[in-house]
Amino acid sequence: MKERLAKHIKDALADCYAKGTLASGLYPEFTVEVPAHAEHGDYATNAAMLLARAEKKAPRQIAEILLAALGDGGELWNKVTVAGPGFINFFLTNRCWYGVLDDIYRHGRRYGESQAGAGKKVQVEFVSANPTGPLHIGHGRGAATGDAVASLLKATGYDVQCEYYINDAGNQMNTLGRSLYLRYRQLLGEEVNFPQDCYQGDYIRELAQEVLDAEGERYVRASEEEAVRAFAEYGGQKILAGIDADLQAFGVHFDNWYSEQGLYDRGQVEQGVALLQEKGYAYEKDEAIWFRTTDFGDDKDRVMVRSNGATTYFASDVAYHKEKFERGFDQVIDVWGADHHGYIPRMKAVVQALGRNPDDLQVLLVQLVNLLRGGQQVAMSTRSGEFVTLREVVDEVGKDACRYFFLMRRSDSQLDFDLELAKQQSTENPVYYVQYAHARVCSINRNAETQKLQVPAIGEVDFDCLTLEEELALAKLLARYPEIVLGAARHHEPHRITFYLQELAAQFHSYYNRQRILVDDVETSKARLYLANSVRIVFANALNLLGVSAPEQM
RNA sequence: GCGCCAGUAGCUCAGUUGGAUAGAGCAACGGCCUUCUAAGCCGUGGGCCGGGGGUUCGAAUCCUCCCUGGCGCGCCA
Repeated sequence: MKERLAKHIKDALADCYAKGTLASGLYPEFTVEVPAHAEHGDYATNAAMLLARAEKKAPRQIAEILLAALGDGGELWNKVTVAGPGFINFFLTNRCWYGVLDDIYRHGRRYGESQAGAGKKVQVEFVSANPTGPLHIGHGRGAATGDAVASLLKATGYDVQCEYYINDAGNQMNTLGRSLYLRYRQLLGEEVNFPQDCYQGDYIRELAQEVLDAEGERYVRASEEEAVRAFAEYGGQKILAGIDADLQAFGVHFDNWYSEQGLYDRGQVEQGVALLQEKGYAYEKDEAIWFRTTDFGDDKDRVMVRSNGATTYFASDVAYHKEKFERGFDQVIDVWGADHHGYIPRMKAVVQALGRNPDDLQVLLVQLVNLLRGGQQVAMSTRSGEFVTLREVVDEVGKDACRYFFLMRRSDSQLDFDLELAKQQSTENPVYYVQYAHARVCSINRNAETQKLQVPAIGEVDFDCLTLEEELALAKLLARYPEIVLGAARHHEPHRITFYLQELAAQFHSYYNRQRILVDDVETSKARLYLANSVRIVFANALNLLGVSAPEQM
């Protein structure tokens, strides 16, 4: 809709320049927006105001000239006005709005999709939790966000791959092995000091018990080094399998699981360091190898290879991101916990050193989740083992409520997640509010069927039966859905979808309570049924983007 | 000390990459079920958009300086 109007405005500008009524010849980046107030029309453009300076005319005067060139609008609009400081307001015809309902039926579950990102390959990497413990609630928010952003990008035509980066190299795996090994010895009755820097959670003991059951006491006789390695491998695999299972229960699927260790095994970490040295971005100091990230605006240079010869996590991240772009992605999106924000400048430096635009890497920061129970904070700490796992929360409140709650706020603002509220089946709980609206339409359909009334097909509806203001308002809101999806995709902001859903549900509930869909007049019933089911389709599509189900009955 | 993010109604938050009279949910109060699901609807209040200055036709939005809060500043991952 916006694009159709924008084209008309451009044509009008061209017309004015051809006729000489306007002189600048400029085509400014004007906007076409939905005004905040209905009396300002359905859409408004600021084109005239942007030309004021170049034309040396008052904005309103320019608007009048444009207005004359815009013509009568045909079926698209029936009124155009100049208002305020120089806005041009368009009032679209009812016919045009109800035509949107036909669009919705034509595209069905694909209504809202577009081709804005066609031909672009994007990777979304998210969760990527170390395989040293189960996913906790913070990972859940990252999972819901990454998954929804991927869905949004797919819906707007991008070729999207979802990836999980497994940090299966480095110290933390050694710590995992050591933690398991020590617990194992404790289980065998040995007095063993269990250090603070080992993983404290109960799952460590459970895994150690598993090994004991399966393999008996053989690791007592093995060397500590060998045992720790074996435990690390076993534990890492088991924990990763658990993570995968938790994600599946949460409805999150990855196209690819990428191992950090693999980068080492193939020599790619060394190659990455060598490449930066060749390009002159790396240097040696104090027997360590540094990447001069300050060349690209970072605060200080960063170590890639330590003086003891060990590589840092950063070195493998250099290799990893180098490899990502080699796989042909035009854009790479990393979803991180917000506490890693200090890491962004050095990763942007990597991207630039690789000769790419820094914007080819987008880092999406996901803030902490504040877990509450009836308003009381629930304490969490990985170290002490007192954390709430994603699995526990999903089991308690359900996948739908959990995902919806995670996506209700911008990802970079902190989120209060109240378990009691998420479980409540009431007006306070926004998930049920939206799902209930969808279920209501389904219920109406079931009732219609008992009256031998089918949801009409395209062309079987007399839109003149839709005479109410609120019916028109619903059609207008449905018309905005594709633009909402596009905006949410472009900005990587799934919360825009939840806000839209909230608004659509409110309007629909209100309509439902004031008016009956199924009335005595068959033609009116059919038209209203058609409208209600357009709403249903948009609910289903939008919920699907968020990974939340659209139940037919509640 | 330096850097990043935030500060909008009593609370939790939106505000479409500068637009017109700043919105929603919750909480509070008052109403609505013999009719398609009351997990719903209708109505009522509620604001120095942290503060000062600047940029311009126009600022919650951009710049700058303060105030407050969160986070980050390892040859850890």
